[in-house]
Amino acid sequence: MHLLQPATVWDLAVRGGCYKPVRGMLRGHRVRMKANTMRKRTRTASDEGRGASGASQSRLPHAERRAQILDTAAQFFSENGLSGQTRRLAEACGVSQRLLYRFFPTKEELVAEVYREEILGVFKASWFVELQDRSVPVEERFFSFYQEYLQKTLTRKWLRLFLFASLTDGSMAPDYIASIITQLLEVLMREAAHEFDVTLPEDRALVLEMGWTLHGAISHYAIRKHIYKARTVVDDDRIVEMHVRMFLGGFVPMVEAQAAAD
Amino acid sequence: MHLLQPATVWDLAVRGGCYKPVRGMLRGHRVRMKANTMRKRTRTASDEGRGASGASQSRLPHAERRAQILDTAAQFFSENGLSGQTRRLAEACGVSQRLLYRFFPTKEELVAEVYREEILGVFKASWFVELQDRSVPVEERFFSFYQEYLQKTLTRKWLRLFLFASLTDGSMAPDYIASIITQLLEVLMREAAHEFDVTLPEDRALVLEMGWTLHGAISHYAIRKHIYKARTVVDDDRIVEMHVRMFLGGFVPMVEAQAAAD
DNA sequence: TTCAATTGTCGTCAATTGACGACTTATAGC
DNA sequence: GCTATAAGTCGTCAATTGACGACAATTGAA
Repeated sequence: MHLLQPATVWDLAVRGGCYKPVRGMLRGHRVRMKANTMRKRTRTASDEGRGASGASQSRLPHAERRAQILDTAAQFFSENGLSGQTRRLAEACGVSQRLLYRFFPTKEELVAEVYREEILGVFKASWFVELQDRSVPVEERFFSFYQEYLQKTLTRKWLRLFLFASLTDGSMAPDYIASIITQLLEVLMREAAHEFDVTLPEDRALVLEMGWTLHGAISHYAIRKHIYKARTVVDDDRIVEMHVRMFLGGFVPMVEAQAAAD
Repeated sequence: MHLLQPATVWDLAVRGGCYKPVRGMLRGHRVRMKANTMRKRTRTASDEGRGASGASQSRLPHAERRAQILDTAAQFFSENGLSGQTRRLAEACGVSQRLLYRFFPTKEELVAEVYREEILGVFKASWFVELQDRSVPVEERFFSFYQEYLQKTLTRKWLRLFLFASLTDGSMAPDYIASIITQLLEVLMREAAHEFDVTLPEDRALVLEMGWTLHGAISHYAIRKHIYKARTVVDDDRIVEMHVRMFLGGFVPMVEAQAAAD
């Protein structure tokens, strides 16, 4: 299903090359002949036939190849889960499986690197700046922040990777993310409270949970869209507007009710 | 890490039994002797040492064993993902791996059965009855429904199974679930609209999305709690109350804003 | 041109894993 | 007790899969 890969074509062409009988049960072996021309032709043909995703441009410098592998790996693990096979990943990259181990000592390390780049690398400091720009009404600030957040961060790739990582043992510390989101929610709540001129409860955890009312709802929308393949009929921007309005509309009663109960 | 399993003990005791040389490379083989007494002792010892989860009561009737396996499997796959190994599952069940295949033709079929029982089997018709009982205020109805829903349905086991299933290819039709939730949200919205005496927009998809504002936020809370292992400090019931109040507090403005934009 | 460093591949190993044939043992009905 | 039947186990196979040693092809600097 994964298109015709260079490796496949090559395999068909030069099947069974084997330099010498190795220990263990033998197999048929043939002398490897200079197949330079043949290989070149094969390579060219397969290059043309390669799929849209990250296929190789034969002989990349170290850094570039590494970047390409990481990029393809992000896509790959996002779709196939972190237990996706290195052979299939190599196929998707258009390189041999062995080559992966030139860049990463183990598969685990590769996955960890993908996690670092793709999951942790998306948070932007500018969010905090813009969200606190009080020359703009909160509603507008929230709109534009969540529209960007939904579009740029809560992507299929990011969400699936994040969920796969979260599900398969929490060894990948989500503390960093938790910390960022916590700060985000606090800014959110503070700005809303300022706009409506209400005092937030002392209980930080409680304030956070109020913030999650909005953030969680939008995150869940993304999950529905990308994980449960719910067809989303309504426009994303409109969804965001609705959630934000809902939040701001119920903000004062919510805060007062919680403050009273505290 | 998974306690001392019967199989392990047995293995240590009667290592290497082999009835006859089979095709393929041979191995050391020994005559199997009547190890009845020994085996019996081994079995007893291992029974005592078995873990808390579904260990076997040796020689269960078909239906019971099947039920026990399914129960253990639900727990097992929920923790280890649907790609968890049959050997480990058998261990957790306290039976041999081979026995699983007496009940299910393939692992896939076993997983499918778990899905049917554990994921699809939790939805209750009574929800719809109670949610539409207009002798009770909506707020109260919503409270008690979501408190039960969060406690009984959005459990760690259910959520993780559901996410694993959703992530690893959507071949497991979530249509049934989608249909139930859709009905649920429609009831929710209808009841709220009735209480506040407002008219809902024609656009069904839009109305659904409004309902998701509440349902998604609570679902996301459960995900945070069970998947991202966020320590939840605030009491579950209070969380539900907050979300419901938030929703009802912002309900009228939301509906009117959306109706106006329509 | 030459050649050493770099990029890339082949073929294989050992461990894992779903599946199953052949066999053993407990149990219920007589 | 005796036996048929169902419950349960062993050991193995074939396919996968992470990992790697050994070799080959390309490239660019001298």
